Amino acid sequence: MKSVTIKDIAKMCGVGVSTVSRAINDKPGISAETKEKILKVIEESNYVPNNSARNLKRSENEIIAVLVQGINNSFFNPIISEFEKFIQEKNYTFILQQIDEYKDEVSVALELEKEKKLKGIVFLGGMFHKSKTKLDKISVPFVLCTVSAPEGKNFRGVPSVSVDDEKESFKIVDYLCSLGHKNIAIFSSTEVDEGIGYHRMQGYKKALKKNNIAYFNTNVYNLLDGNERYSEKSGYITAKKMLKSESKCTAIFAVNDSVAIGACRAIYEAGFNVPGDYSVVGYDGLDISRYYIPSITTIRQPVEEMAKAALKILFKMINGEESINQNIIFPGQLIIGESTRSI
Amino acid sequence: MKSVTIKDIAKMCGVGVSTVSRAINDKPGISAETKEKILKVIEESNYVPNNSARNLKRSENEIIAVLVQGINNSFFNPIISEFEKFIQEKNYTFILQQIDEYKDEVSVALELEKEKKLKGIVFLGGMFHKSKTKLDKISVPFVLCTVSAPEGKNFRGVPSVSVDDEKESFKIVDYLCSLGHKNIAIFSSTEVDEGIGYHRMQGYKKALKKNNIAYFNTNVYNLLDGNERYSEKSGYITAKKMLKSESKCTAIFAVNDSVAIGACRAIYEAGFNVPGDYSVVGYDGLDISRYYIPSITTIRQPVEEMAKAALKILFKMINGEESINQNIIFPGQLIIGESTRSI
DNA sequence: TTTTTATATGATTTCGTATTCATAATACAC
DNA sequence: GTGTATTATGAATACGAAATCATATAAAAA
Repeated sequence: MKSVTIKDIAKMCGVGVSTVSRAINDKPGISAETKEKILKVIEESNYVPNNSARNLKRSENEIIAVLVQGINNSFFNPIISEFEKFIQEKNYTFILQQIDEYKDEVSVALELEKEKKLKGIVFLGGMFHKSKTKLDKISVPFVLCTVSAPEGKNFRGVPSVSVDDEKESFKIVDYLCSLGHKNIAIFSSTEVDEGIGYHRMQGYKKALKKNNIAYFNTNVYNLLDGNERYSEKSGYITAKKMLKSESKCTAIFAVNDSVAIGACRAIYEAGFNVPGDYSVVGYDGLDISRYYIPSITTIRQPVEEMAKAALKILFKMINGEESINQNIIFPGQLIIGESTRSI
Repeated sequence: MKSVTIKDIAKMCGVGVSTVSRAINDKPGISAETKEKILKVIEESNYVPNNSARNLKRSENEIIAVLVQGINNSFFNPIISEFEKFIQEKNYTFILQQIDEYKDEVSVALELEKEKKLKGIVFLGGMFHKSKTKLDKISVPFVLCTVSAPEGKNFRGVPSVSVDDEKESFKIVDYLCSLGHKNIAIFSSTEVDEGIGYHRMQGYKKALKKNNIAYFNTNVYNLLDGNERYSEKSGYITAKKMLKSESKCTAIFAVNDSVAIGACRAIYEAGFNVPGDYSVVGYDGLDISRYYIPSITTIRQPVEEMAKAALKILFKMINGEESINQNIIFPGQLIIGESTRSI
């Protein structure tokens, strides 16, 4: 069952292979009629050019890799979906790879880049706090999505698309304060330097400060480790821990909606009520946060737009069109749900 | 910035390219010391063999494609994640492609197969009801995951991994009956022949029959079309429709958990209570169904196991190890939550 | 020692396509 | 009508690795 090659087509048409090649690739130097004839024969013989041979000759693959930390995180769903559609549309091959949290993202990227001759890379999420390898070792275009480029020197000039986590966190915690909450717990990952956790914590601190509320270490609850970190389970367990302690908190800022929902469950099981006894806010603006009862007060991230923007930057870089170093900050939107109340 | 090739390595080692090739690919006909020396040089020069060239020579790619209908569906998350891990582990390239509902899945697969020289295909979800092209045109190994192979002749002998949707649906609807419900609405997709919708509907009908309950067309509610079909929104809108009608239903069998949760929201907004006024059951056993308040009575599908089983079958076929035509049926598990009560 | 066999190795060919180069055919300018 | 530019085309080569083939060397058998 050997497949038909360009040679076969050439023979069938009574022309040379280069002529066939010209027809396939819309190259000049071929008459309209010859081209038409060839294309017709190709159509009929259902010939498809061998990708490996093409790529070998062109010394590049039309592959864009998306490296993501935790496919399971449903926040990424619409983003990945958008990536897939867009990349497919541009006739690139879309490959998806998870990166374990403890791995050096950059070296994974480097290896992949060489092995697969990538055209571009999107980092989706990720923290880079453990990446010893510097991003500038990557020689193909890449962009960070949903990760604001930290100030560290490893990230200088790295194109990225994100919302301003610190600002948005500030916004939502400030909103809690405006409702009269003075004891606000934060459920996050507290490791220094970790992208999301760090920025959201900063926003939290700033909001407290602005509202003249003292910051207490004891109000900071660290989520589970590893893949479960941002899950309902993580929020559930962390809230249980909090409820068992003699915390005086009246509100919880959860690092994302899933964690918030998990927390709500723990509160419910402890015989309390949201927002009656505890106000709970999330982050991300997942679909579920709208339909959950009570609907979750959250920060909506414009995920589809962000995904599109990231790929636009990437394609521009691939085409060498414009200056790199674009850092697009999208505005988040405070969505006031039923999970918060004034006290 | 041209990359180092096998020739360069050969030159650096003072040997021929074939010797280098032998060293790389663990082929016989090379002395241990030469091999060691070469591998060392390769290590140092961080040479990576060009994939296209390899694949061209071997006339095959180490690619496994996963074709999925609706990446957005969070039911697929853990499955895709599992696929990715497993495929990566076996040193294959993992490519993911969405298939629009209105497209012929099989022709998409065929095109991809030829273009990319795939090693195998997994169909995740999907309905095939609009695929005119027959599955047996696909010449690489493939397997259906979470789709029970329908009886139609197009599917004869097609390996698949699934739960028995009809049986499990029967189970959960029968459970509703056992609680005393006699008017049970079903929220599903009613198009004839559509995989999931069809089987779950059959189970629903059988359960009614067993419990001597008449089947009424009016209790069947069709979900939204297209990508939103299995979403919370779909359940929400459908439930609104039902509540506006003078339906006497006391229970709802939603085609999946997301739809169930959407329905709960509509019930809540109408001033009713789950399970007080309506019992609601879902399907799939998503994480959220455990944490939702009330937790959702559902059928849990063992998704990780199913994913692993599907790939095992696929790899066996790829290695030509065993007889094909395996249809593995996993048992679902009825999880009784708080969203149902006896009346 | 001579012949046979096994082993290690390099030169060469091959995979299927794109591209470069050379050439034939045609159109255009003078 | 001769010379030049233009267009259409096929032959030959390159891409990088793997496999085939031929050969040199060493080891074993005669």
